[in-house]
Amino acid sequence: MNDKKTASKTRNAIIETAGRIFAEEGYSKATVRDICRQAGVNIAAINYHFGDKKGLYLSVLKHYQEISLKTYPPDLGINETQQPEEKLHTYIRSFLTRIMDDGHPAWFGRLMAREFTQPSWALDILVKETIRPSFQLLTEIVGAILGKSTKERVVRLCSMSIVGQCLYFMHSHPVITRLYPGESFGRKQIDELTDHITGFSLRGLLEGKNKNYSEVKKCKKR
Amino acid sequence: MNDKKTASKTRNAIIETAGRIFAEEGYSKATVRDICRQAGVNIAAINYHFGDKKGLYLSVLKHYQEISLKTYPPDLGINETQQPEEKLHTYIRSFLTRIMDDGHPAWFGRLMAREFTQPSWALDILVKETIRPSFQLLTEIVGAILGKSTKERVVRLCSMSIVGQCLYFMHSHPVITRLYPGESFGRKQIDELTDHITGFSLRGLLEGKNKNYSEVKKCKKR
Amino acid sequence: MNDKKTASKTRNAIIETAGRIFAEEGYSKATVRDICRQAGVNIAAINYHFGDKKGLYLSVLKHYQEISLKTYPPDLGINETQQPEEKLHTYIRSFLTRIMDDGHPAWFGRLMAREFTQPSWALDILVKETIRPSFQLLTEIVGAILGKSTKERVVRLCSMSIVGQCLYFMHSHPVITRLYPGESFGRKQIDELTDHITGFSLRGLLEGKNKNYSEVKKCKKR
Amino acid sequence: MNDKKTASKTRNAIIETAGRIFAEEGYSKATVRDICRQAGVNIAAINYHFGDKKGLYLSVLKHYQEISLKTYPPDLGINETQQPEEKLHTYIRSFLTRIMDDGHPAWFGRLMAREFTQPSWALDILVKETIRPSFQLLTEIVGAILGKSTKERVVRLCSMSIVGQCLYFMHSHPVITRLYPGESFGRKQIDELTDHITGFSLRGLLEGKNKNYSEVKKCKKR
DNA sequence: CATGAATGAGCCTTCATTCAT
DNA sequence: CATGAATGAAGGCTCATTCAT
Repeated sequence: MNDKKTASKTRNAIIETAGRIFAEEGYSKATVRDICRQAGVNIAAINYHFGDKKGLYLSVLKHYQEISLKTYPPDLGINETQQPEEKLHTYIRSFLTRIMDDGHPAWFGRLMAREFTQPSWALDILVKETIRPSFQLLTEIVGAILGKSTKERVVRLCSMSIVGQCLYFMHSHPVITRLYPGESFGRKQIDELTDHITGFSLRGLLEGKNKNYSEVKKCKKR
Repeated sequence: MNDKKTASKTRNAIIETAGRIFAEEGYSKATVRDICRQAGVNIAAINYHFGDKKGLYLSVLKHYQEISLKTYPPDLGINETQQPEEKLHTYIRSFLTRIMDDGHPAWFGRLMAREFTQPSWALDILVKETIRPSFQLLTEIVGAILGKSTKERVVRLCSMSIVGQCLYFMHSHPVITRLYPGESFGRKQIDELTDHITGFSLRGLLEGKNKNYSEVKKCKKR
Repeated sequence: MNDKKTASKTRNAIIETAGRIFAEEGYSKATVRDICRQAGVNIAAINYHFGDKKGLYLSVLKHYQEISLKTYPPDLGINETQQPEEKLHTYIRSFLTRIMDDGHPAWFGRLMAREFTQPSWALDILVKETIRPSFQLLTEIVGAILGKSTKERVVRLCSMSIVGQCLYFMHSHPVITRLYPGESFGRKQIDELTDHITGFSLRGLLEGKNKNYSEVKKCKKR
Repeated sequence: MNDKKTASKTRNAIIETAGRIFAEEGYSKATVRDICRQAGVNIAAINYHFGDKKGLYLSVLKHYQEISLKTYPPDLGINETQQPEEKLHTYIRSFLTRIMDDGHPAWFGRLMAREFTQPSWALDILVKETIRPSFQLLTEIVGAILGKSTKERVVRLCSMSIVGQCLYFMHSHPVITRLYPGESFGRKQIDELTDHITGFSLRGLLEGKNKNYSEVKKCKKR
């Protein structure tokens, strides 16, 4: 495996094309032949630059992970002077943008989505370098909103509830377009979603805090 | 394509094994050779019973869809005497159980998860016969909770927020086990999750109702 | 191999259908599954009635050979009172009709055409039971026209010239329709061809008789 | 489909072997596995060089067509100073040689024979590039012999009579060797056949010209 | 560095055939 | 006699990979 980040023209062309095709077709359906043909390079170049198909996939993943982290760091726009609620709003916007924006980050989102349902060795890297730091930041924000006395488990579950809402639009995109054919996800919809998820989640977090449904139920029965 | 539901031993063995392997490997990585070997039948049996690999996949999907719908109908345990909030609680429990319970329904969940990120012609069938009816029921419950005057779009977004939370545990299962190695999803955890998601969502729904974040923000700033 | 000529309904249906399909598709491209499906019988019937595909093919060939010989015997319409020239005319008409007429004999002609270019063990039977007697009759007619003193080899070559003309329309049918798209071979064209071939051949036979081209050439040069 | 005429060793070996096997077995019975084994190359080479079996067949056909046309052009040895009768003699010799000579042209003849009875898309190419030009030349010669006032249809039928005689030895080769086991077709026999067919045909053409059999019959009856 | 050519493994599919009822 | 189910062999094709230049 060649880890040199040399700005080789061939190497770049392959990475670029492979990113698109892996995102479109998935790892196993994508063929190195197709990638090379579309990239306009010889088929043996993959072996030379990346060792094999797996090596290419790894390189592509790391490349877009890097770009994604640079373009949309988890703490994008967040600063310490903000209220936790504002931080959450910023976090969600950043999260959604990273997932759904056009261009490379969107490819990266697609690649990640595939890794979720078809985890490979690559998922370990993604979890370590991208997912865990991001989730860590979220739990801190949620923790701050819920208050220090909140149990870690509650923080975790609430964080998952927030992430789940965001990811829904990444994972279930094909379903959503089938359920609601007119639906699309441009800049405007991202804004709308950001506001909706933030609002929904803040209410979910703020009121009752560590009351779960069982307790709510009891209250209601009264 | 042989649509007969004949209880052929060979046919059943194939469906059984194929379901597991498709769920484990995905459609393109799964090989009919492997399926047949593990099912202990001759490879030509697939052609005889299902026409081809696609036909087998379709049959597997329909088979488990049927079982899943029979075992966990969307309206499982819901009756008209319940309050909407109770209905939601029941709905979420049923949803989570269907997704995460051990055995066949779990395979079906895995198969669906794959269809989400790698939609094929099969997704159209799933949306029509399984997903849309289920989502329709949820929007009705959410609509009842939010009140009749609520805009359709708000109902839709809130429903998605709820579904998103539930699906997170289906889609992101490999991630969760990597983030929190000890985590598991047995009966007990499903109960916990059901209560959490219901509580979180009811608060998200009840308070402020059609107020979105922008308005919340303004309120806060005051 | 079951040689019983029992008028089994199943057996007849298979023979009938197989004849058409073998003629249309050729032996190797024709499949027993297709034959059985179109004949409306179970696939195992072929094994039962004919042993295997080869046995079926042989039975079909013999069946149509029999019909063909009964419908158009080589000496059809020829009687001893006719002049040899008239006999030739009758022979050619019979030959062309057998080859190009619609219905079963035409299928048989197609099957024979295939055997010519893709000879199998079946060709030996055809040569023995159908082709040789027919060719024998022709050589007798040609011999009578050429005179008793003609060398056997000359008779043979002339007979081949006549047969060659007739077969051309069997073998080269696909080519003729491509060269002359309007061309068709109905009853009327068979009459025309019969007259043409007979005239052409009689002139070829009668004049100069055993003079071959080399001698003609010498004559011409004088 | 790779149309490059690169003199690749592998590519040549495949063409060579495939020509023989296609001629021997026919398109559908010939297997790419067998061709590759006999050619001593890997099976994937066919995909690389010719795309698929169809592409290989086309390439084989075009290759031998090219060789055949180069070695035995339709107008081989014909020059404008010749009398039409001499042209016909030359044409027939060339035709027979092309069909029956040992080596590649003979394979090509066998391949063409198969296309005649089992026409595929390849026949269209053969008709366009090989058959039609050749037939066109023959009709011109025949037309010159018959005279300008002769109807086009008579010219056509007479040309077919000549072609039919020549092709007989291509198509019916397996039959001839069964009828007359001693028969062979070497250089000497080709000479003999050329003289016979030319003489037979010239007589068929010259005498009576546009008289058909019906008229001949009437004459005779007088 | 880059290339066209070649490889071997493996995939899906189809076939004629046979088994058990 | 007849059937649906099952079998094993083989076919065409595609893939990632490597070789020799």
